[in-house]
Amino acid sequence: MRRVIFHIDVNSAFLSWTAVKIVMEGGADIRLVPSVVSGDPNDRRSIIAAASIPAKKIGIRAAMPVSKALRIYPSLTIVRGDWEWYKRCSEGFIAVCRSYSPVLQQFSIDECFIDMTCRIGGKDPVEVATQLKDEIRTKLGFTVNVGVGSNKLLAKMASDFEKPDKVHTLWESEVPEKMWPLGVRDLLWVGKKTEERLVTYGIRTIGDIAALSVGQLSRLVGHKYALQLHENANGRDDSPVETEVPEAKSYSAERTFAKDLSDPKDIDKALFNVACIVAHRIRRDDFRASTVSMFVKYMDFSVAQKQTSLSQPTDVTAIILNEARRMLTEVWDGVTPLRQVGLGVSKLTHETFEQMSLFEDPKMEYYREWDRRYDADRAAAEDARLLAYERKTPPNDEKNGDN
DNA sequence: TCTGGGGTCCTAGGACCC
DNA sequence: TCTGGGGTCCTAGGACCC
Repeated sequence: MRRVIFHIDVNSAFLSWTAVKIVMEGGADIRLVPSVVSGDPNDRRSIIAAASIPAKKIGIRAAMPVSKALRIYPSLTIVRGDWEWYKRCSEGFIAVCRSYSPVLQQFSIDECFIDMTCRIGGKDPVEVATQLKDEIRTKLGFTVNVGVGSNKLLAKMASDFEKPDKVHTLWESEVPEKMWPLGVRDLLWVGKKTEERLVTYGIRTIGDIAALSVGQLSRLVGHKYALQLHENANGRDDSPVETEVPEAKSYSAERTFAKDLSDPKDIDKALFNVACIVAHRIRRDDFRASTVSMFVKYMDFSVAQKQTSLSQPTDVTAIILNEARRMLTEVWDGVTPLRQVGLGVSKLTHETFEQMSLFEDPKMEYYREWDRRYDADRAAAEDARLLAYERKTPPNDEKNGDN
């Protein structure tokens, strides 16, 4: 049986979802004017998370600094993102997709794959995909692209064709015609660096990659990566639609300063903040971490990082923070201005077994109590925020549909 | 008035063990 | 005296994704 995979991708997700909210509240539709969603619009270090189609037409792109976009178009509409709202929109989106097939893999907040192989019957996949796309638009108020193909790679590539509100197919038989003429950068997993490398050797299109042998490709990129690129450029991908949500392998948090900072007190404050956030997350998810890493980013964007293994896994903020502080002194001279500081944990386990130590820090009980209070405060703040949202009409409320 | 934040995976070299 | 080779773990760094 021919596999039939859909990839569903919300068009300019954060922008569309923000527009739905504003329209619901009686405001103008920001999708119709040059507009962007960003972090704090007053922070010049903010970058654009999503841009409307009119904004894209005048050269404004996601990941562009807000300040640069304002130079292109000074009367740009800038809206601050609302993560809680996006999560709700995402849930509505996933629910509709899941009603078409339970074999669903959420790829990000605004993208998913569904395996339609056993659902399509004698129907035309394009008709079914169109129905799904239209149902989302009618019920939820935003548009999606649906890519239809015989594997995940092809479905994802297809959903990236012309936007918005479109269905495209990319069957294996269509690969030479629809995929090979595209630039190498359009192939999934080919980023800026690989593009530069490939172009240096005259490899410009996906078809050029497909024509190379794995051996030739291996001389340009790493071996595993060469295998992957070779398969993908030929339209092959046998990875299944994974319905299990994988467990987290690492957690991290970072802070970029409004101005580059060199006062150790300021740096330590930021380190303290990110340590609290990361440690809270691992406790929330019932993890302990054996590796702590930290990094600093300088004004020129170069990064210095350190990581260290703990003698036993921990979820105690103070232990994580102390390791990070120690590494900071190894990695930073205490003088050079820093742009960003970050902290991460990895080598996670759910194991709660604790080795008895004769040298256990006598302050440990105090540390744990501090963490318990911190967690309780965060939980209370979270509840308050969610409560505020209960009063808002969710986008998938029936009374918003069919109009 | 340039460039956020949160992830995953891979590679390479050194330490250490058998 | 000479000096192989496999395996694993660790750290650093870099690529990619949204």
